[in-house]
Amino acid sequence: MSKNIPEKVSNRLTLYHSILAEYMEAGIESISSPQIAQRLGIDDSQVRKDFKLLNNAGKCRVGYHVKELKDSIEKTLGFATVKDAFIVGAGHLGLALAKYDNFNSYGLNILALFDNDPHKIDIQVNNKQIFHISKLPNLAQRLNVEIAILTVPRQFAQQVADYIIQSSQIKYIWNFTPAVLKVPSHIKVWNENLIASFVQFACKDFE
Amino acid sequence: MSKNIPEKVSNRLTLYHSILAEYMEAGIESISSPQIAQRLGIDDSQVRKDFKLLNNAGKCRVGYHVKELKDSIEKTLGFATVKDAFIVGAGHLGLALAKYDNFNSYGLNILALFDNDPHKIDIQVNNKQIFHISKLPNLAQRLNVEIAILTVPRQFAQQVADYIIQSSQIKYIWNFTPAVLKVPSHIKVWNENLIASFVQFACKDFE
DNA sequence: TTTAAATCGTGATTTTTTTCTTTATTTGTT
DNA sequence: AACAAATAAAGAAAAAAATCACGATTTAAA
Repeated sequence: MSKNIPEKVSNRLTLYHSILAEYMEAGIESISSPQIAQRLGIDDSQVRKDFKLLNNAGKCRVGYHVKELKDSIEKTLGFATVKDAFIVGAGHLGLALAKYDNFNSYGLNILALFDNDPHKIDIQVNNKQIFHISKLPNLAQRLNVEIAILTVPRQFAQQVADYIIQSSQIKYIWNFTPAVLKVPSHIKVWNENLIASFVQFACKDFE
Repeated sequence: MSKNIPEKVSNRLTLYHSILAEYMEAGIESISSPQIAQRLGIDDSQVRKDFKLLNNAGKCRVGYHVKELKDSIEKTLGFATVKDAFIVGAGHLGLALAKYDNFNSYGLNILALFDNDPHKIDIQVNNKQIFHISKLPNLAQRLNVEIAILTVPRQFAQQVADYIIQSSQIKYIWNFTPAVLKVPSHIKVWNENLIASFVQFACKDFE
């Protein structure tokens, strides 16, 4: 399963995965830890330690087998387990995510979008329909969806979160709004904090 | 300055900041470390340690002064220092970011967008104009812009990065594409890896 | 005034993460 | 066949981060 992988490691694993996908496309069969390390600006023993977590052995003087490693990462991170989700908020960000086909290859399957703007209802985005938010509880139940991706404007974030929590079986909220949501303890929230991200970027690299 | 703040700490600081902004709006003047800790599901001594880094003293039995703390975080994270940026790629994600007014209060000022689609040229988004990508080098120089926010489709990411690096003075790339960019060492890249983020969410909380 | 509860501050401890060092293996070259 | 170079593996050491624990302080209530 995908347990016991620390956050930092899984973050690096996705970066390795991206590089491996590139090597695959280029038809290269082996890759060494220093190659990867250099590309990401990290220590090569770090890379090997991470691979060891995957129980993936390399070969001295040659490196690791690209395809094996890639498969191994996909298995460890659970890319094969499909998780269905709804996007709540069909603004630009919601639409961008709905069109982001990559999600599918990583196990995230977006089924539909929700909004309260009557003009947006029934529009199709990348084969996914936009419904009125009031349809969410029913649809979540019928389709057994537990993940909501919240992309509404900040000022409505708490209110919408409250609504979907109390009226449906949503258990996981991937929060793209800058609001820090107040939720009961059985609801898991993951904050995709773009501000935090930028600040880290800024703090880390500017002087 | 914003130096010496570890990534994890600055990430938490932005979350504290969000909560503090909420308290300010509600007219509440004090906040305690257990209150914040509970909201974020972390340890309260962690919160106090972070505040100590800001040289911000609290008061026993009362807590911290909301406004002071908020100002202190803003100062530490450099929200007052305006950093100009261009968005490269005027798709949904680029437009979403262009409309994300919050950036401004955190010191990120988006001046314009760039794309190669003739249909998009000269459109105004949130008072920012979309230019043809070929105009970027000249404008970057004239406006002294060093940050590019890359929101083009994955397959063009490297090519566009190469172009802006060799033809302009862009030094920092905030990379929203899933590609791991190959760049010279004087260019700093920050990967906003939504896949990684989702995987962390998924690994952390599902079982 | 005393007591109890809440909270800060901080040093100690533990855990986690990263880096360093050494050894062993493989491959290509002389 | 011997040697050199590249690389993995694994343990040791160091650094960083999180948690624990407890004394000190403040406030409110008894």
